[in-house]
Amino acid sequence: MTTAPTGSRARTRQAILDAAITILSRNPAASLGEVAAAADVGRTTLHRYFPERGDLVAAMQAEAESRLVRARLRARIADDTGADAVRRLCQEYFDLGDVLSLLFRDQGPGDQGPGDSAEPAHDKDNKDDKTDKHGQNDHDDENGPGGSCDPEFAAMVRRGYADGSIDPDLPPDWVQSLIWSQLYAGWSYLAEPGASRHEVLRLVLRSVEGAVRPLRR
Amino acid sequence: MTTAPTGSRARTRQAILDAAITILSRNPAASLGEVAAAADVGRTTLHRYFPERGDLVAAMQAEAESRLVRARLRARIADDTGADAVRRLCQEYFDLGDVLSLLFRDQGPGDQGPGDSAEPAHDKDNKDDKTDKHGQNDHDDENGPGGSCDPEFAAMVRRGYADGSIDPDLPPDWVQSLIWSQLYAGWSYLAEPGASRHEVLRLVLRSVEGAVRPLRR
DNA sequence: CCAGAGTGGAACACTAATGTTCCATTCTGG
DNA sequence: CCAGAATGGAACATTAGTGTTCCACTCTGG
Repeated sequence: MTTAPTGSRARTRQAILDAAITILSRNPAASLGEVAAAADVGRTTLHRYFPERGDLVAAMQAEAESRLVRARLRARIADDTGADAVRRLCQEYFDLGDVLSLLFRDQGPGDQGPGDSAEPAHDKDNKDDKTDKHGQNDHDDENGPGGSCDPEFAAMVRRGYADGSIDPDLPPDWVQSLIWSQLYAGWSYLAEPGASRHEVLRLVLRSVEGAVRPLRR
Repeated sequence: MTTAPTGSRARTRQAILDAAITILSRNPAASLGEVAAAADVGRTTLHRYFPERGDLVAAMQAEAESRLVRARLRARIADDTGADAVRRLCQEYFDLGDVLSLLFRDQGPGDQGPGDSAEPAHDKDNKDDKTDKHGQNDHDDENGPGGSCDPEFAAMVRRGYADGSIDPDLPPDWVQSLIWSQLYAGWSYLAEPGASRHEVLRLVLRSVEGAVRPLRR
């Protein structure tokens, strides 16, 4: 099996995944036809790689998670002062682009309804099923915006408490919420005026730094 | 016309609107049946007040806009130092609750697709219509998270520049983005851990204040 | 060249939501 | 009490998206 143009499959799959991130992060309810069009493949081909919409969404989240983890590794959050590490983390996360809003949406304040996020959701059986919450939030270690943050992140923040670069009044998971919301703000700010990517990044870093450091130094 | 239980209509309408804000702010793709159920009215009745989904959405946004404006008036953003005014504004906005995420979603970074936001959108005519943008962004003065902010808000920020309570490096519309994203973060933070409403508000105010004030005072 | 993987288009049945109509019931003011 | 407003339920046609099947076409490696 897969004896011939074997690299082609991976390439097509990736193209679909990239398109899905671009399209579905902006509008989670977009049709598969739109995604296929954006990926420049036929809808048939999309279904060949991801039989159901849920498969595509799952693969997308896995991809996002993967990029997120890589970005975090690049940020070396175990080095330097807490605030320095936070700064590097923001820089790396900022470059995630669409993945940002994708992860951001995946757990807003809402219950997101019975479906899994905001899709038309032809789900077939979880309709009157009062016992939903079918483990939709059983991530492994939680790097995303919501939920409680993971140990390494918390360690970074506590390091900041100790070295005086982060206000001890701010709990680690609040710092995490804060970072994500600032990034999201930056990303959305980027869309409107003529602000350059660099300028916006500067504003984000500036604001996060200010929000996080102790009030009177 | 409307000679009899005339106040009843307004009450029902408001109940539907409130339910719509609660439901659709958490999940913009929720069905009208869910909204009707939440409002404790029949779907028929809902359609009687808002013939098409778009009518409901429009009315919802108008209601949100109205609450937003009232909150802003209560904040008296023309008084005291810039930072004080910002603080009051955040407090008032924080109490908007679901309206917050509603307004927040209404203009994320995305193009939101051809439909108007994230609904299944049985729209019937704006499909291949390249000349859409049927004035969906022709708000009057822009108080919401996106876009450029209005004069009064800008004046408040500039007052902050002058009195030294706001960093002149931060443009007014960035300050606005910042406020909104912090509020959103707070609201979503509220959903997860056992944090109390008051505690979260304190964190939000603390973070906004820190993010906005000049780096070294 | 040529077998087979990979693809795209068309057609199909199916589902869920929407929007509409009709009618029976309940509430309310005079 | 009673006329009319207001409502809710049921049934209906319509629409958009989904998932599937089938077939013709195009590459590519051996």
